[in-house]
Amino acid sequence: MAKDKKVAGPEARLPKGFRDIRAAELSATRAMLDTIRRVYETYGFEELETPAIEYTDALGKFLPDQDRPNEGVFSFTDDDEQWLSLRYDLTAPLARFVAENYQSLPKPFRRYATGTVYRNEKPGPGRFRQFTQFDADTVGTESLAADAEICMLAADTLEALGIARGDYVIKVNNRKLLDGLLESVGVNLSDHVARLAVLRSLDKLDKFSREDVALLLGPGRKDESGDFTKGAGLGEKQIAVLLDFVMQPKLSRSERDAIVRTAGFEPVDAFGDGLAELDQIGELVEKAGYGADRIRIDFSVVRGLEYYTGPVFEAELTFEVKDEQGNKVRFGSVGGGGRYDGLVERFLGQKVPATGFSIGVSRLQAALGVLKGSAAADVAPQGPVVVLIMDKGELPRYQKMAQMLRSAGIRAEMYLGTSGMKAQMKYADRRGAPCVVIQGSDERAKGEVQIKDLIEGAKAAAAIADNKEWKESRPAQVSVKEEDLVATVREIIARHGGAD
RNA sequence: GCCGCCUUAGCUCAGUUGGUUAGAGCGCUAGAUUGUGGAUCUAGAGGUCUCCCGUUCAAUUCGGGAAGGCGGUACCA
Repeated sequence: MAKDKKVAGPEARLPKGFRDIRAAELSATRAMLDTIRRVYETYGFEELETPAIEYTDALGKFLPDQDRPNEGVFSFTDDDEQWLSLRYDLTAPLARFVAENYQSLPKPFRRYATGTVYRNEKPGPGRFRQFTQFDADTVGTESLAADAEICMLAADTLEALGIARGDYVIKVNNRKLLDGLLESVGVNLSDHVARLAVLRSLDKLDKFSREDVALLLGPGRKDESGDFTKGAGLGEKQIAVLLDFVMQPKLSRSERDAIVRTAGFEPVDAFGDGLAELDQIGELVEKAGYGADRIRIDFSVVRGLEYYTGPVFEAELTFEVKDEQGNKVRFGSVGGGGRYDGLVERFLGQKVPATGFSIGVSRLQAALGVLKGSAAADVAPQGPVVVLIMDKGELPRYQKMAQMLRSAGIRAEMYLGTSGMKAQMKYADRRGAPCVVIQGSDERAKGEVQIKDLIEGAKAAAAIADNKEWKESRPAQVSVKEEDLVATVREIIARHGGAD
């Protein structure tokens, strides 16, 4: 039998890294999106929707020196043999939109957008190949006030989602500063490979110890499976300065310079510029009332490597939770962003500075689920009232009852299967129905209906062990006149707080 | 991509030092109860023991390879 099934057709299976999402989780997601939207709108951002597919060159993701798109993006060709790709974030499409509509947009242009994005990468726990982001961006100003505001928006949003102050932090750094620091200690910035190797190593400070990161910056490191990661090849003195600097964000301005100088290096201009920008953002948010418990300078934040040009932000959850096995789970980054002054310029040829922030909704939702206890996070929504079929010859009557309930704004359905009453009760139970409507020939003759409160019934049942008694007592079941059907059902739903 | 571990029922897992009919719990279906979801009891369905190749009289068990999963690491625009 099973054999026949197998050869009869394709195997029903979900592509790796993708998920089916059911009603309970979807309603939690929708609530989150509504909350985020509300916060973004109070900041004055306007909504924009762009398609899930863009021309690959608009995303800027062709492999260098090949006419094939970057691995990592899902791509295909259309009938005209043009490369198309699924968007991998919401920022590149925004840049395309702004460039295409530049004349008609108010500047600065401030928009928010939400949608699913796609990445053709190895999935991991909490990491999928399709996930939802929620972005806000300000395009067309180089004012650092825009960056400061983005950080405040991020903090406000996380708190609106129920994350307590202290359970998260918005970390801020500056790419100019990092590049300036590297240049100051003698890293050749035009050597792209070397620069990325160093930045990536520094980015791992939240994951690895100082010693391990030092190995990555220097000769390389062996991971616990025995695999070897090639290092950036820096000298001990360079490594010491980088780590000393990056790991101590609270230093004063002169102390910062001193770390670089005492090792015999001369700070370059970009280093000072980056520091000045950071200080300015720090002052802006602080004067707006956002202290270091919410927004904090952290020199180890690197973020994505391709297009950021100035300040970068990262939203991190700081609480620790244990999973079922008792292992510590850290959620880390649930959002990030930064300034990308070159993205629109790619299309327009003129400089259009921009800054923005993106929340990883799917990841944040997973984290919130653990924070609040998964039971509370995914509450199954209440199902519809189910009208049972006691007499197949009376379908129109039952359909009419369902219709009356619907007209009164109550979600209701007539049982559409063909099984007996027991199976129908089971069905109603599984759907999460608050109550069922029963009318057999006896009730019909009297112009009545039986209404059984399933939620109350389940409670009553707990006290009754004997099946016969349970059946005969018919807990939480009332008989009412047909014309009182709607009122009685409404009362039951209201009692269970399901009047939404 | 690289490294390590894993794969037996829908789920969680026993088990077979290579030998007739491979088990449990949970779940599912049905009956006890011809009009009542729970609980209890009874019965039933459900497995090419992931796949392919090899060793062997004999492989779910041993060897090799593949696929899938988990974890680490790399990448993550």
